[in-house]
Amino acid sequence: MKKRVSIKDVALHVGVSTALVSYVLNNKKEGRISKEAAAKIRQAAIDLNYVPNQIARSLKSQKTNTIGLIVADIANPFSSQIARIIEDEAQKNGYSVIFGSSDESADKTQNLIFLLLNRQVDGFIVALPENAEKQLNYLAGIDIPFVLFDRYYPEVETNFVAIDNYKAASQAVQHLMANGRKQIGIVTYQTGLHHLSERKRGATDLIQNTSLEVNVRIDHLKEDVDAGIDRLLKLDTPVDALFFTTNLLAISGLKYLNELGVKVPEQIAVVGFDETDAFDLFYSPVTYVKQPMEQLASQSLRLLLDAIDNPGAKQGVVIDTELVVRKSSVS
Amino acid sequence: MKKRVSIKDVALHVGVSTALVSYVLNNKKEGRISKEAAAKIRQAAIDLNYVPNQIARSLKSQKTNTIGLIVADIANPFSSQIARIIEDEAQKNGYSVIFGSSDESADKTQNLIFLLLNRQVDGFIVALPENAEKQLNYLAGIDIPFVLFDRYYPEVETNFVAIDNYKAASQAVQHLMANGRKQIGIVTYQTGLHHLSERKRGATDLIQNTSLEVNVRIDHLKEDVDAGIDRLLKLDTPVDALFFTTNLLAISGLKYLNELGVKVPEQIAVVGFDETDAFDLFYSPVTYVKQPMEQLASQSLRLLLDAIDNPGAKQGVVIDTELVVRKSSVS
DNA sequence: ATATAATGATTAAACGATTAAACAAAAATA
DNA sequence: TATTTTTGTTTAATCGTTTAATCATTATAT
Repeated sequence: MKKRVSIKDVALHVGVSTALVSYVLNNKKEGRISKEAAAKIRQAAIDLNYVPNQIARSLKSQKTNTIGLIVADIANPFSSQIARIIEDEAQKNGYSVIFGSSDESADKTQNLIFLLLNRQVDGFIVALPENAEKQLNYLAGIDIPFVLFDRYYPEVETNFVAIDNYKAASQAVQHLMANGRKQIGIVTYQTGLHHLSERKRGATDLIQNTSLEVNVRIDHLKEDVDAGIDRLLKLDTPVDALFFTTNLLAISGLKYLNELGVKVPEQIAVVGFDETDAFDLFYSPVTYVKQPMEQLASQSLRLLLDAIDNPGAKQGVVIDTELVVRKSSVS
Repeated sequence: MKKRVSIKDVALHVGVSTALVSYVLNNKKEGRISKEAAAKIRQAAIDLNYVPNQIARSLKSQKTNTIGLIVADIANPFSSQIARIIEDEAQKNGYSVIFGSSDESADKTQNLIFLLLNRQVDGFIVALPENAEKQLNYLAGIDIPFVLFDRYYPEVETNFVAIDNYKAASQAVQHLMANGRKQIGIVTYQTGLHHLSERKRGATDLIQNTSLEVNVRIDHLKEDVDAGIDRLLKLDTPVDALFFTTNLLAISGLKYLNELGVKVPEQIAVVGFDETDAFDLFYSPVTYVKQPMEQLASQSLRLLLDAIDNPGAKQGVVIDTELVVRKSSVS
């Protein structure tokens, strides 16, 4: 690879000091630089194909204009949609994004934090996995700006952006009840993650019957969903509705209902969480809780940029969701 | 934010030179450093919470251990799945990934190239949009390692990784023919993108009837798909099968077939491209061309790392796809 | 006892940019 | 004309690391 062109090469080419080149290319010292010199320097920069070295600039300025984004899995549409919006917003503000997937593991999260730290990111947007209090404390301890995204720890004072999971689940169940469903099953993950606990609580506070809960182990997704649905269908009074607290659970559950030949919504009404093409293609388009992705992502970035400029104050944002009602839940 | 701890702080704390600290922490000069000094330095690094500054290191070493990934849209599952695999492989090799979405625009691609270049990435993996010859030449001209991914320009000698699009489409159509379909419609984008042209060519070489083609404008997706399907259904001999050359086209098309109440596969057999949950949830699980994501991504990274180590040689890799046959195409 | 080798550490330059401070030359003011 | 101001530019330090070159010591060989 050819040696990259530095400010020194430009200076040498024109016959001036590197300082002058820097001043010109950064439009500093306006009016104190001769038009001829400025013109020659700009031309030389173009001719030589000069590209400023952000690395050197960062070293000097102690700012990389880079943010670290830690999501559960960038391959998951929820994460990647968020990533896309953050990318755009970041770019508008002169920032780049380095991302990492934690796979819901606290250890991987810690590794990513180290990795991003030694790349000197100016701040983090993090969706923390379960049992990551240590990582949270670490971040808080080194006093670097960060925003908790999607999941947060209400007992710790941090910047965070999240939806009102309790309300979202509550609305979903109320909707099912309003449509005459009496036995509403809830399919969720067996996890201590705050956001999922809230979804569960939002639903069960209305249902008050623990035998209608299915708690799926994350590493036995299909198995536990199928078994759970089997159980709910064989109750003395079988369920007439299912509320799935995540995307993946809903898709897995709907596949199984298809296999069983259960009719939606005639036999079972269904409400899912998050938007996905799959919900549209189902023969009864699926009612779902819609998260305001734009807001979630852009608010996260805004809070982070605020925190970078002003490390003191902590802000929390809770955003409402929308229940998109379609055929799968009304009969 | 607290000042970050540098090697200098560690040196000062122990009472040695920064050089010695560097040697110890990098395990250089093995055996030529006293055990006591080494131990004290390592301890101090831990006590002070020292994190090496990759920016400074990069400046010195002229290597950032960062690669730039330019995809069409990170929010698109194809891109994000690829990104995830590249992320993992990159991390194993000590690299980080900075990504950008081009939105199929050559200008945005150029901007991303500049942005990533001044962040001094060691190389690029790029899915080029249409009419991006200029960007391709630019990359080749500045002599930076890069790998074209998914789309490539056969007339230019570069590193590339792609699937055999012609063969993939050909297999899909042959499969439909083998199942007795006589009038096979093909729904594709109106574009000069090489990979899509190849898919189209693979299909039309077997079909030989231009009235069975639907060329959708990318910015009028739903509109053109719907109109195209309408037309194909009203032909004197209406189509009895549809081959969609992309994921989004297939999903849009299937939604419309649902609206029309057209039965799949009884009336129309369907083959799609790429894997998606939506295909599973359709009442007749959809037959599709499966791209080997793992291979695509990891080969791209391998080629790039090869190119970084050895900028001379150019490699091209073409990978075969697999047709996953399900209910939507067999009657 | 002296020259040589091995050990353990330091010095200083470099990477590419920024920027306060210094400087020379020209222009304005006294 | 002498002095001050303004203008245009350069000098040099700095950011945090790496690393070749160098320098003391101490150990070993002659």
